[in-house]
Amino acid sequence: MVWAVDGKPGLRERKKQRTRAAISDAAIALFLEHGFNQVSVAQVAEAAEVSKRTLFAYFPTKEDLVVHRLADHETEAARVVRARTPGTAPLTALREHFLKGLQERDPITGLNDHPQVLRLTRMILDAPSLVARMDQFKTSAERALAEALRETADTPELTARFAAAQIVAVQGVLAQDNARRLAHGEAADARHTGAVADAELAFALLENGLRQLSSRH
Amino acid sequence: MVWAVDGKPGLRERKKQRTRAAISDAAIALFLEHGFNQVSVAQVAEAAEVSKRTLFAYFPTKEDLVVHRLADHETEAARVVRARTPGTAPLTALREHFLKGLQERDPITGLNDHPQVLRLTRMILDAPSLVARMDQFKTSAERALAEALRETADTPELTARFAAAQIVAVQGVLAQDNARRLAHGEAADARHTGAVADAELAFALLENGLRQLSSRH
DNA sequence: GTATAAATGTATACCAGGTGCGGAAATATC
DNA sequence: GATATTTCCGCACCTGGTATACATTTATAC
Repeated sequence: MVWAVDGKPGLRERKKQRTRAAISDAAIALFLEHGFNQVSVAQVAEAAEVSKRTLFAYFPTKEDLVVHRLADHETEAARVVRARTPGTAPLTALREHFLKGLQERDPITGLNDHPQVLRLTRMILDAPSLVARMDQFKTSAERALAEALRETADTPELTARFAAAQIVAVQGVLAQDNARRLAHGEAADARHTGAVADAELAFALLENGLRQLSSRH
Repeated sequence: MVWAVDGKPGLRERKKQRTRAAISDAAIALFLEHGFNQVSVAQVAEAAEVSKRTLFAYFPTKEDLVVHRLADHETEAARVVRARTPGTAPLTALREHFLKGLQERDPITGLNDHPQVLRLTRMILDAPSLVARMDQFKTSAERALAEALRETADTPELTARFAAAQIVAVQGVLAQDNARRLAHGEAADARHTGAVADAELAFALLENGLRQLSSRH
């Protein structure tokens, strides 16, 4: 919060950022190597050459050592909706954004098979408390998206929340399915076509509804 | 697991059930009075006249002391889909079931304003770890519902998961909104009409899709 | 009925995540 | 360079949860 007059962050601020990065890096490295539950925060603190008390000053919980890196994605859908070109439907913007994510192998789509990403995914899935945090993530994303829909597409409050809940839930399924397949050995490049088809199906269901379930049988 | 020949549970089994109930009752009572985080498991154990070790033999985590009572609802949607009368669409069965829940003031719909239920709701919402467990609940419900859809409506795997995710998410919004309104003082009877209208809207969105979001603007 | 095997319960000590506190060290400001 | 403010640390402490080793109760076989 304290900047020198020339606009550059002061020594204090720079040091804080370095300490923060050191803690986070040490944590991720240890977690990737030994697993989240197998490493204690005391070990992380020691590796980062920092006291346990200081560690908790930077990251309020052990889980935050991992999930703080994904914090940006919490509002990603909301930002996409807000930043869409006028005249574009929210769902269209979201679909195109997701497809672009697939093409760029954005880890959030589950379609990135770099060994580091795969290891990170596996590490998270192996730690129940981290999975729980990912669920909370979805809740936050839902709220942010609902607000974006209300404000930019003047959708009624409740409708916006229904839509946001559906969209976030479906995107979660898409990402999880891709990640699962890559974890089982499929290559991202080989999976890409299928992932696109699945995403198209998902967004088609969102747009057209589940009538298939209500009338076909 | 051990029954006497006459079919009645043996003394051992009865005693276990009584102990379990005693622990659970003591826990709920203390939690309702002082709040979840304000009561330690040691206090619960003492109130139930049981050792801490025994408490954890019956309930693997502190949160389970509360959520074990809601465990049935985890597979409720799936059961509704499986038990629907032949020829009925899954979504129709689910909508009717939810509307019946509203009419009967089933707490799961959020439309029960008995003081005890309100206090319990508030207590859960005030405890982050319990909210997290409720999220996990939704994940389980999702999986169960997806499987029910696959098996009884021969829906393709991924489609079933999309549908299940949407349905569970939307029902969650409905319940949460009702609960929020009752927590703010609305009476269940006064809220019922609005709750029905909202539910109809929600299921209409599920059936017909979010085209309103993709074409109107 | 009594001996015995199998559950079940207890006490104690322990580990890990997380917090409160008082003081030391570093940084910013004058 | 003196001083005020942050930041950091070491320590003790609390709580959820587990391991061990032992005592008690219940079921069952004789």
